[in-house]
Amino acid sequence: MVGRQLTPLRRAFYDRPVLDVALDLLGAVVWHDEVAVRLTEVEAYAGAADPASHAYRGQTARNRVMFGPPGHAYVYFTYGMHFCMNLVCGPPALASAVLLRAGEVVAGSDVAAGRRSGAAARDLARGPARLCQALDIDRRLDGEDVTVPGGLVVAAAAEPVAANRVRRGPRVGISQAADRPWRLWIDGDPSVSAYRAHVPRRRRTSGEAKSLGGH
DNA sequence: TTCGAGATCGGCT
DNA sequence: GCCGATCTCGAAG
Repeated sequence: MVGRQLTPLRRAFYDRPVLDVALDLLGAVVWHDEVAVRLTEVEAYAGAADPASHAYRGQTARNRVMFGPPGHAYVYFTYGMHFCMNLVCGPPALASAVLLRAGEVVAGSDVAAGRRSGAAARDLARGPARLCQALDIDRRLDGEDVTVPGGLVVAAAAEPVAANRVRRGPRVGISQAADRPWRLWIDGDPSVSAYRAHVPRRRRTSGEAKSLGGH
């Protein structure tokens, strides 16, 4: 049982600059409801100072957890069907957080596969929404303290990821400040999600359909 | 293998 | 109303 003996990271661990926390989360293990995921890819969001962050425009009902104490989960709903999970870090006023983008299922893979309708092992938690699905994370866990045993827990890496295996690059799927290299991943790990630059969604409108047809 | 578009709904302007 | 820190499937190369 990989996850049972894991000790949650102390809350003080998260009360540091967001990039430091993101780096230490590589290789850390997220445990929830019989499934454990070893993180292989994360993204840093510098809260109120970051145009790409949900906290950039100030506190709202949705992002209030980001403005609270570090060590708590910020879970939000997006695209009408997906959940994504962040870990709040740093002083509350900064509202910075780390998005958990992908990982490798290290315990409860049968349970995770059931939730992911039999996806391939490497795909079980590859991508932020898939990771939440594999771990059965949704809005119920928004605001959950991950630094205490029970429920949703994040534990330190069994052994630190070698510095020469950590890679940095642009963040994924955002249109603002997309050039900041605040996406961190473990080089060569098969569970790292494929990089896709932000592409504005195309939307069918009557005017567009008309111009496509004739003009 | 790569690309494009649909699904679907809550938050914010 | 508009658009998103996404995923999946089908079509084309």
